[in-house]
Amino acid sequence: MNSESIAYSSQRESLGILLGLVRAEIVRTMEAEIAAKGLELRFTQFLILKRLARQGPMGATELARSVELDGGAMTRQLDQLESRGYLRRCPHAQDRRALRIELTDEGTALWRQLTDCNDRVLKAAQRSLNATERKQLHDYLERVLHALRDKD
Amino acid sequence: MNSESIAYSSQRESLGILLGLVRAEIVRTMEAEIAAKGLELRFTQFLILKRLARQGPMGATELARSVELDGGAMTRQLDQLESRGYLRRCPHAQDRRALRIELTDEGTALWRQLTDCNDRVLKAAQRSLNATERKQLHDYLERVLHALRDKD
DNA sequence: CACATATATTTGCCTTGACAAATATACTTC
DNA sequence: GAAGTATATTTGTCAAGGCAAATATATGTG
Repeated sequence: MNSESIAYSSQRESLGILLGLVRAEIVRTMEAEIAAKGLELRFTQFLILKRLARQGPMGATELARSVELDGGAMTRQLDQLESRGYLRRCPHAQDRRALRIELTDEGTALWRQLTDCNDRVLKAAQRSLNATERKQLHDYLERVLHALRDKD
Repeated sequence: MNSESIAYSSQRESLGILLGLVRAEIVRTMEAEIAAKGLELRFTQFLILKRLARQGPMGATELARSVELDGGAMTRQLDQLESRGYLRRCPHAQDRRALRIELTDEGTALWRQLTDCNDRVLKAAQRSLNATERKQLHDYLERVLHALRDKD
């Protein structure tokens, strides 16, 4: 193997792949943390609860978009989480098409347990980055996101 | 809404969500670019071809791990890509369990078309980052990946 | 107001991928 | 080299998610 092909094969992962790898690892780690607490929740459900806990009640579509989930898939996740008693579908005051999805007390209590998993995973993930680097990583990712979304 | 709750609700996306959003956007953009060329390929298949084109022939398991795909799912993707003539399953010289998966000429030709998509999407994604920032983003992501994989 | 268009949610259908079991082969140890 | 263990690939099964159609309601226009 000559130096050129060495350089070639050791080429860095492109952004697309790398993001996928990191995300998959975060999902795995988070689900392991959750399971270790004896809780039965997939990452998607974790995200839904997190979003509701942090942002408060909102509609299904907004919720779906915020966790990058299809509307149909969201309906089914809500079915599950509602049947387990973690959230409620309330009618929206102004818009009779829409829902106002809110955590129940049980859901809020569950989130309190999950906070712990959340913190541990984020801490583990970022442990090799200092405060400045964490900010930068965040900032860069948001800039990439906007660059792709606003394709002028 | 008081100032505290404002600060709370404008809290930054956590890494898990943000990575998912960015990745989803990259997948969408790439698939749109591919479709715009009249090609029929999902992002996963794109990744498989890319990996083979860049790293050369390799086994199915290694390929699967490199694109973060389950082994079973890989078998089916290989079925498809092989039936469409883009790659070949050759027997591995030393290990009779394993495969040596390699691109056909047609596969290589296809990749030449895809390079274009690849470049355009990466360029678009990173357009608001300068050279240093791109390197940092890459570096940070790899550090996060390793931090999660080698849990001390 | 009537009509056309847009949005929120649900449901059906289908594809993709995860997980586990089966099979074949390699490696390790006694 | 026989037995046990580990790895590569394939296949079956199932759940999750994407897409499109259906329904209900909202909004904008003449």
